[in-house]
Amino acid sequence: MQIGKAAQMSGISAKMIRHYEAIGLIPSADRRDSNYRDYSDDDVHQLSFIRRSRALGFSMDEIRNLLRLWADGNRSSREVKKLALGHIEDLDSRIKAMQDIRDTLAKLANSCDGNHRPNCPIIESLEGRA
Amino acid sequence: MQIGKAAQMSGISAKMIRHYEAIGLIPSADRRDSNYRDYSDDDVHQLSFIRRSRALGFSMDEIRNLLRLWADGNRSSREVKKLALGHIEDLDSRIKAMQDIRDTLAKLANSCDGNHRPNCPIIESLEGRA
DNA sequence: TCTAAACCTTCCCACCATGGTAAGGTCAAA
DNA sequence: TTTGACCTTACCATGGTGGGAAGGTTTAGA
Repeated sequence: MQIGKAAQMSGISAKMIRHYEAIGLIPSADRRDSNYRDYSDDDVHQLSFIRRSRALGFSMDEIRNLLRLWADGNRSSREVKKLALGHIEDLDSRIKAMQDIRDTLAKLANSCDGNHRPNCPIIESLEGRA
Repeated sequence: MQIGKAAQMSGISAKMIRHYEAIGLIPSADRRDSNYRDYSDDDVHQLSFIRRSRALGFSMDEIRNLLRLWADGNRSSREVKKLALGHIEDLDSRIKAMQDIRDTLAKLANSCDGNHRPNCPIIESLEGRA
């Protein structure tokens, strides 16, 4: 099938499919005489795997590893789990960082009257006066 | 003072100070005869304001507004608070999205034995088989 | 007074994942 | 044969930041 169909079936845009090929995340697609890329159901399956991995927030490097593990019949689930746990740790620290920011800001907003007067603890805090 | 000193005092790199000037976030700095940029304590104060705003996750556009409100003696704290609350909403939805991903992944990891065998619900889920 | 170091200037390139657009080739159906 | 839907490559943009090159300025010390 052509790239448009593969894009539609996998949920990855044609643009990104070409990009993934360019950066070596997936192998170069077969070509027809017309020079059009040609995809199999297996290719689409792989693209869908990538889409789901992205949806779970895995980085390109992590996805590279996941693809390798997926293809490796001798993989240990230990290795997969380790990768996932590492990603969870990463998520946790990012969530915590955002949560901290959120809470700081919420406290400031809470102490701001929000009326017609200019006095505002939010501005004061950004100013360094608070 | 020169840009290096202003960078050191404000915590914004010289690189970024020039960038902020280029995109119009801050006004063009004064220039000496040597064409070197010249900064005042007030300029540094403004840069610090930007640094603190960035630390709270505000976008460039939001910071543009914050700077305007900061400079506006006739601002209403209502407007500042509205901006902050909007940002908090944004943070909340991003936190929730990450949290959802995190929980999904944690469930998968939890059901993965993590041993020497290849069977792994994480891979299966990414594959679309689960 | 000369020189070297430390500063500054502008300009271009890179990241990452993604989208847009333009100029042109291919193919199938009407 | 024309039309329109598809494909190709190549370039540009995003946002926030850093790196580096090539060259000008200033300052401190020998």
